[in-house]
Amino acid sequence: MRIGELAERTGTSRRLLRYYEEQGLLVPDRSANGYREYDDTLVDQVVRIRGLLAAGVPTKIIRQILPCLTEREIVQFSGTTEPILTALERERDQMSERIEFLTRNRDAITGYITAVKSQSRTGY
DNA sequence: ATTCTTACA
DNA sequence: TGTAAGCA
Repeated sequence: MRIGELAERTGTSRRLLRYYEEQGLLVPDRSANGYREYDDTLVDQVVRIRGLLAAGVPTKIIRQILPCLTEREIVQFSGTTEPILTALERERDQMSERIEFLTRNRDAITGYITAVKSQSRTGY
Protein backbone atom coordinates (compact mmCIF):
# COMPACT_ATOMS: atom_id res chain seq x y z
CA MET A 1 0.00 0.00 0.00
CA ARG A 2 1.08 3.59 -0.44
CA ILE A 3 1.46 6.24 2.23
CA GLY A 4 -2.10 7.49 2.03
CA GLU A 5 -3.62 4.13 2.90
CA LEU A 6 -1.13 3.45 5.68
CA ALA A 7 -1.91 6.87 7.10
CA GLU A 8 -5.61 6.07 7.22
CA ARG A 9 -5.15 2.59 8.62
CA THR A 10 -2.85 3.74 11.40
CA GLY A 11 -4.36 7.11 12.17
CA THR A 12 -1.00 8.72 11.48
CA SER A 13 -0.39 11.70 9.22
CA ARG A 14 1.58 11.18 6.01
CA ARG A 15 4.00 13.80 7.29
CA LEU A 16 4.67 11.77 10.42
CA LEU A 17 5.08 8.54 8.49
CA ARG A 18 7.77 10.17 6.37
CA TYR A 19 9.36 11.53 9.52
CA TYR A 20 9.46 8.07 11.09
CA GLU A 21 11.25 6.87 8.00
CA GLU A 22 13.72 9.72 8.31
CA GLN A 23 14.37 8.59 11.88
CA GLY A 24 14.98 5.05 10.72
CA LEU A 25 11.85 3.70 12.35
CA LEU A 26 10.22 2.63 9.11
CA VAL A 27 11.76 1.17 6.00
CA PRO A 28 9.30 1.10 3.11
CA ASP A 29 10.15 -0.12 -0.38
CA ARG A 30 10.12 2.25 -3.31
CA SER A 31 8.22 1.58 -6.47
CA ALA A 32 9.58 2.64 -9.87
CA ASN A 33 7.76 5.98 -9.71
CA GLY A 34 9.47 6.79 -6.45
CA TYR A 35 6.38 6.24 -4.33
CA ARG A 36 6.85 4.58 -0.95
CA GLU A 37 5.40 1.08 -0.88
CA TYR A 38 4.44 -0.25 2.54
CA ASP A 39 4.00 -3.91 3.43
CA ASP A 40 0.72 -4.86 5.14
CA THR A 41 2.60 -5.97 8.23
CA LEU A 42 3.76 -2.38 8.73
CA VAL A 43 0.31 -1.35 9.88
CA ASP A 44 0.85 -3.16 13.18
CA GLN A 45 4.46 -2.05 13.17
CA VAL A 46 3.44 1.61 13.07
CA VAL A 47 0.84 1.15 15.79
CA ARG A 48 3.46 -0.44 18.03
CA ILE A 49 6.00 2.26 17.29
CA ARG A 50 3.47 4.91 18.22
CA GLY A 51 2.72 3.04 21.42
CA LEU A 52 6.37 3.03 22.43
CA LEU A 53 6.74 6.68 21.47
CA ALA A 54 3.66 7.56 23.54
CA ALA A 55 5.19 5.64 26.44
CA GLY A 56 8.19 7.90 26.23
CA VAL A 57 10.62 5.45 24.70
CA PRO A 58 13.20 7.39 22.69
CA THR A 59 13.47 6.74 18.97
CA LYS A 60 17.02 5.56 19.49
CA ILE A 61 15.79 2.65 21.60
CA ILE A 62 12.92 1.92 19.27
CA ARG A 63 15.35 1.79 16.39
CA GLN A 64 17.39 -0.74 18.32
CA ILE A 65 14.55 -3.09 19.08
CA LEU A 66 13.02 -2.62 15.64
CA PRO A 67 14.26 -6.02 14.46
CA CYS A 68 12.61 -7.50 17.54
CA LEU A 69 9.15 -6.13 16.85
CA THR A 70 9.16 -6.71 13.12
CA GLU A 71 6.07 -8.63 12.03
CA ARG A 72 3.71 -10.21 14.60
CA GLU A 73 3.42 -9.21 18.19
CA ILE A 74 5.78 -12.02 19.05
CA VAL A 75 9.28 -10.87 19.84
CA GLN A 76 12.17 -12.08 17.74
CA PHE A 77 14.71 -13.17 20.30
CA SER A 78 17.27 -13.77 17.60
CA GLY A 79 17.93 -10.05 17.18
CA THR A 80 18.02 -9.24 20.88
CA THR A 81 21.66 -8.63 21.69
CA GLU A 82 23.11 -8.06 25.14
CA PRO A 83 23.43 -4.24 24.95
CA ILE A 84 19.89 -3.99 23.61
CA LEU A 85 18.61 -6.02 26.53
CA THR A 86 20.39 -3.69 28.93
CA ALA A 87 18.90 -0.66 27.21
CA LEU A 88 15.44 -2.18 27.45
CA GLU A 89 15.76 -2.86 31.15
CA ARG A 90 16.84 0.72 31.76
CA GLU A 91 13.92 1.90 29.66
CA ARG A 92 11.51 -0.25 31.63
CA ASP A 93 12.72 1.22 34.90
CA GLN A 94 12.33 4.75 33.60
CA MET A 95 8.84 3.82 32.49
CA SER A 96 8.05 2.65 36.01
CA GLU A 97 9.27 5.97 37.34
CA ARG A 98 7.01 7.85 34.95
CA ILE A 99 4.07 5.73 36.02
CA GLU A 100 4.70 6.55 39.67
CA PHE A 101 5.12 10.21 38.79
CA LEU A 102 1.82 10.23 36.94
CA THR A 103 0.09 8.34 39.73
CA ARG A 104 1.18 10.92 42.29
CA ASN A 105 -0.01 13.78 40.13
CA ARG A 106 -3.30 12.09 39.34
CA ASP A 107 -3.95 11.63 43.05
CA ALA A 108 -2.98 15.24 43.69
CA ILE A 109 -5.47 16.39 41.08
CA THR A 110 -8.14 14.14 42.54
CA GLY A 111 -7.52 15.76 45.89
CA TYR A 112 -7.80 19.20 44.37
CA ILE A 113 -11.06 18.33 42.66
CA THR A 114 -12.46 16.96 45.88
CA ALA A 115 -11.46 20.11 47.74
CA VAL A 116 -13.03 22.39 45.15
CA LYS A 117 -16.26 20.43 45.16
CA SER A 118 -16.59 20.45 48.94
CA GLN A 119 -16.00 24.18 48.90
CA SER A 120 -18.65 24.86 46.27
CA ARG A 121 -21.10 22.88 48.42
CA THR A 122 -20.27 25.08 51.38
CA GLY A 123 -20.76 28.22 49.35
CA TYR A 124 -18.49 30.86 47.81
C1' DA B 1 -5.83 12.35 -7.87
C1' DT B 2 -1.66 11.18 -5.20
C1' DT B 3 2.96 11.28 -3.90
C1' DC B 4 7.68 13.37 -3.63
C1' DT B 5 11.15 16.71 -1.72
C1' DT B 6 12.39 20.88 0.39
C1' DA B 7 11.64 24.55 3.34
C1' DC B 8 9.36 27.73 6.47
C1' DA B 9 6.04 28.93 10.47
C1' DT C 1 3.98 18.73 12.75
C1' DG C 2 1.22 21.42 9.40
C1' DT C 3 1.38 23.45 5.19
C1' DA C 4 2.88 25.38 0.70
C1' DA C 5 5.35 25.21 -3.63
C1' DG C 6 6.61 22.93 -7.92
C1' DC C 7 7.20 18.25 -10.01
C1' DA C 8 6.16 13.67 -11.86
